[in-house]
Amino acid sequence: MCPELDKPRKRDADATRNAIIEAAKLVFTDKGFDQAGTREIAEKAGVNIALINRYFGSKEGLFKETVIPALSVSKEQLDSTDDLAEVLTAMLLGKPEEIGFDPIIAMLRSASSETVAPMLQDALEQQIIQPLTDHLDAPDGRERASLLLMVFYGYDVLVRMMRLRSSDDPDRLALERRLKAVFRAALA
Amino acid sequence: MCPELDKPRKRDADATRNAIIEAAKLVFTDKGFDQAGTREIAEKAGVNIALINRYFGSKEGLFKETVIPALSVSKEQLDSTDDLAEVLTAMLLGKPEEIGFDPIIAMLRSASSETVAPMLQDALEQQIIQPLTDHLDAPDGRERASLLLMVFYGYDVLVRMMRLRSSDDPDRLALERRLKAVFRAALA
DNA sequence: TGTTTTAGTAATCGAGTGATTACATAATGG
DNA sequence: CCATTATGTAATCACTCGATTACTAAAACA
Repeated sequence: MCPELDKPRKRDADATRNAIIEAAKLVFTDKGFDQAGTREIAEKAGVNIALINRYFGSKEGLFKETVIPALSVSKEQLDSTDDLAEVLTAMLLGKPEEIGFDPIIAMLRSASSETVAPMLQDALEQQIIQPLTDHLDAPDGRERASLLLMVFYGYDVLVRMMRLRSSDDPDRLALERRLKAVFRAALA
Repeated sequence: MCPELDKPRKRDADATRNAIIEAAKLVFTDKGFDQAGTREIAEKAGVNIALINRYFGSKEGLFKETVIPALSVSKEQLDSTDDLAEVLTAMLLGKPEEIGFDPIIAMLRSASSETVAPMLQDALEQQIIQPLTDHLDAPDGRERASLLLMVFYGYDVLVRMMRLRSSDDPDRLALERRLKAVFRAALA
């Protein structure tokens, strides 16, 4: 009855901006900055491509308004966990195939991009490493924090390269046990 | 006296092929498959771009002839090391700013490329994980091997994101000590 | 020497990217 | 109700990428 005719988009600047932001979060998380295309983001948002540049200036600007501000390890989060290794392991192994918005994954998958690398360096240092270091409150705190992130990232990439993902994998338990031990070694 | 006039390249198919291969190894190691440009490889090899496709069919073919065959962890290498954690730590921390050809780094930095990901999966499994697993010869051998690679990769990326590189860094020793502990935890 | 084959070059193609333009029209305010 | 502004659209620009083409000329061979 109601054929899908190209009705022009309802005119609502705020809604449009938001639609773009939500779509961008997903695509940046899934593919990282370089591999994320503005056309894909626009399509997923149901929006004309030109609007990305109208509202955010550039793809880089969009990244800066979506991923960067969301990058954080809050003091409250940290203080409420008694066993950091346990939490980190659960975070990694609990991730479903299709992640929603995960700023840390988005950061790591965008790390190799020359365009956003500088801003990511700063954000990583100030919004992640520093809070983690403070929380650990130990000698070599910075090194411990760094190692946690290394394992985190390595897991993300390796899991995507290997079959390792299936949740019915019988080796899953073994991996979980070992992963926890590795995190503990980075922390202890 | 001898102005750099565009003398046509000496006609030597083998030498040309080799020049391309050597240049490709360096560029693939430095940037990974996606970020490596054929024009850059050709220029570094001192060769016309068309020759890459003449001799290797495609950029993908070039990758398959340079990086893939070099991916290996030989049984001899493994058997001659008594402390694997020590060796791995030295490998990571010993890398200079500018690496020559390092097939494992090239693999990891190319892992996110859709084009070469399938062949990298196979090579990783058969030429790296499997030998490592065999060598470890322990329960959960595969998981241990995987974790080693995770730390390896995480280090590569994080070091590039953070300032961590300078060899006169006083925190270097702390990192070395901890990194070794992490490897041990993955192995033990 | 003359012919065929091989190696190398210059120019360009076609597809993809982010970004910009000129324009259409809905919403707003007098 | 009309003029102005804000919002959305279609077309296209400028650039980069890997790849291909048509051509030149050196080398190999008869």
